[in-house]
Amino acid sequence: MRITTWNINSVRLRAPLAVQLLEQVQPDALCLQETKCPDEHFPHQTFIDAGYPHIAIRGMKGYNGVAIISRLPFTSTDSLDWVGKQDCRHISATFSDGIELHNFYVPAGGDEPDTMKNEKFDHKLKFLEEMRDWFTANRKPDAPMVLVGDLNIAPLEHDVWSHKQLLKVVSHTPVEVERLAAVQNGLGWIDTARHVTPETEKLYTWWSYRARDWAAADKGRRLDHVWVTPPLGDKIKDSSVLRDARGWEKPSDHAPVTTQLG
DNA sequence: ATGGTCGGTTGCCGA
Repeated sequence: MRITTWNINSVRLRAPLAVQLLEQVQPDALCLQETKCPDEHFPHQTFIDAGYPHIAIRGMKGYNGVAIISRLPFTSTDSLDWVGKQDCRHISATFSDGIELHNFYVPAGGDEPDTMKNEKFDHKLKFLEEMRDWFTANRKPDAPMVLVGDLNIAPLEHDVWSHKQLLKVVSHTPVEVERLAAVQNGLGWIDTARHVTPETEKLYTWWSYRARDWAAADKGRRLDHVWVTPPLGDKIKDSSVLRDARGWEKPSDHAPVTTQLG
């Protein structure tokens, strides 16, 4: 099974790029974040025509929004609310082989890494706490699961262009990294990208729109992740970032990440 | 130290 995750930053604007991605990578399932699209306006037919007729969506006007677009049928789908908000940040689907796929868009958290001054940062930390609590309360480590998404945290030193310069920048602060580690340790999730690429090697999935030349500056962060539970650990065959996609015409600021299982 | 660019609930907010 091949799974791709991509923060598309508007599915209506970039549906043609998503089709290009499907043709190039040929995943079994594509998980999108920041679709920014109410369900009634989702471009279903574009994906059906591309050979991906199984679609689970949870979107709203203007903000957030997630989708799972699949070549394979689902046996069930679900969407959960987090931190008491109906803000379309999670969708899940189960496949006939029993694998349960969870797609998340974790809150970005604003600019100031101080919960007293910035309620968005508080929301982000609470969201991560609820993720840990939900999985530990409702699922066991021996369940075959995949967790993907824009987690908006670059946990490791070489997940950012400068560890030192980003220690106080939201996405790489110690408190967020610790909360994300708590989610990961809850069920013993395996970070598939770092299973394949050593921790000493720089690895990014996001580059700001604000850079004059994003590729030359290469001031990236690894915000997008694919995790699997222990039963799927020895099925990890590959993990790759499609950096080229960041250089496409009218790109998303995130690049797609693909993990090959089995 | 600051500002830089995107997308959509556009002349602002969130990222």
